[in-house]
Amino acid sequence: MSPRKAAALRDGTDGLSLREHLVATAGRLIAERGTTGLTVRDIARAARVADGVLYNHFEGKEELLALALHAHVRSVERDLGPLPARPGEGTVAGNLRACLTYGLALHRAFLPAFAGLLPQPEVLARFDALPNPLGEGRGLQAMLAGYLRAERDLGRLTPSADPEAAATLLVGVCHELVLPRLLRGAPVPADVPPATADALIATLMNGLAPSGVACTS
Amino acid sequence: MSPRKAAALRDGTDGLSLREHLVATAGRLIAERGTTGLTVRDIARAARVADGVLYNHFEGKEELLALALHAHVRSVERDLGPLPARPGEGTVAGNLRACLTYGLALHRAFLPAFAGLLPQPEVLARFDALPNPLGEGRGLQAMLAGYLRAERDLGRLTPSADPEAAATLLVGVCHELVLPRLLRGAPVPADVPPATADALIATLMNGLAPSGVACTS
DNA sequence: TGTACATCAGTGAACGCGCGTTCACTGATGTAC
DNA sequence: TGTACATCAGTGAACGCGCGTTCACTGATGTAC
Repeated sequence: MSPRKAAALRDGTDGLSLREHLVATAGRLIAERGTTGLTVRDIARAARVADGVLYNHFEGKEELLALALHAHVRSVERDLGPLPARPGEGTVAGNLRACLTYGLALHRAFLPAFAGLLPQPEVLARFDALPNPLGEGRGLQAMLAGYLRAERDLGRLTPSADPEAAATLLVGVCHELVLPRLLRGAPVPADVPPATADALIATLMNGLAPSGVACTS
Repeated sequence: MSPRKAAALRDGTDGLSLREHLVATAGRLIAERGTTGLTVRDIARAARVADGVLYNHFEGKEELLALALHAHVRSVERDLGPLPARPGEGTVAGNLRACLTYGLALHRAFLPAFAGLLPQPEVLARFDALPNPLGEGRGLQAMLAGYLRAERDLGRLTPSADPEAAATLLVGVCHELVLPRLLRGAPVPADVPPATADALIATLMNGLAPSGVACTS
């Protein structure tokens, strides 16, 4: 008893089940154009499959989107590779620059996907319930904090350095470089302009206080 | 020749024209619940006015929303007052803490309004075309940079301090404190936890580099 | 081996709903006589 | 002063569209005989 097969799966889409095929296609669409205005018909057409078949494999649009978002996040992570900073290697400033580029790429890919789902909190809740692939920002923050803590323990940062705070500042910059442009419909550059990156990292490394004057509170 | 008057304006709404009344009401709704899922019927009902009357005063929903967003931004600014930092007064660290609280309040009020409009870029474009009340972030960044530049010129910051970069870091933190919670449906706290604020400002003031080691690039 | 039938995932037209928008109608006000 | 009329902003039922979802039907495959 193996009944009718979807036209899309007859040719070439190797061993993927229709369910996997739909998640993969929806994930690709999210990567290409974000989630705003993404309809089930768009997904069905892109997957070359009938509109209704979705409901044989998912509770509805929200489950499919949550899974597709998950797939998108994992795919972006896979393409970018691990955080490009190894404690004790290179210079800390150089590593942080690489992290800035990395974080920008991450947010550039994630924000259009997540922001478009604000009107459907159900999708975001379902996404949160899935095994956390990186955690949308929080995960990056934790990774950065871990790296910075290791550098501090190696003595390459001042003993009073706060890895959590510094990581929050770095992740925040990534948001700030992406979100305003997204809201303005402006293109988001693929990387931070070198001069801007230099200034940000130098500020983070050297601080604002006049030399010799450490500030508390 | 002064024809029929809207029921809502007959009692008490002082001298407001219906146009102003609609903008004010829509602005209030945006403040109360953001822009996601905000319909023209919601606005008409809140303004105690017929659904269709909107089209006598505006090109359509998008013009009304752009003006309401503008009103919302101005209203938030009015309530918060000017940037709570005067060059040369108090301590720089204390002033920056106040700016952090200020920026968080700003983003807490703005992000739900702006993010919900991502599916309608036309509204955001119309908003951008209006006389800039603060500029959604960019404006705050410029204000902070101005303040920091003044402090540097007074000698209260190191001469090599980069006001633009530091301002970007501060604004970024505000994004980072608001956006992830918004995406998770979690409540956004009214202020930064004191310990977190201390750590962020200390990091910004003192930097991460081991004492005596200034970093470039 | 060949033929009739049962199964059930896939199909896509159709449904129902909510939205932005339209437009024939209402009725309070100013004007003419 | 009183009455009939013209004006036009306000009214809200109705329209049209796009969406998520449903469901009667299709047809390729496995099974029975």
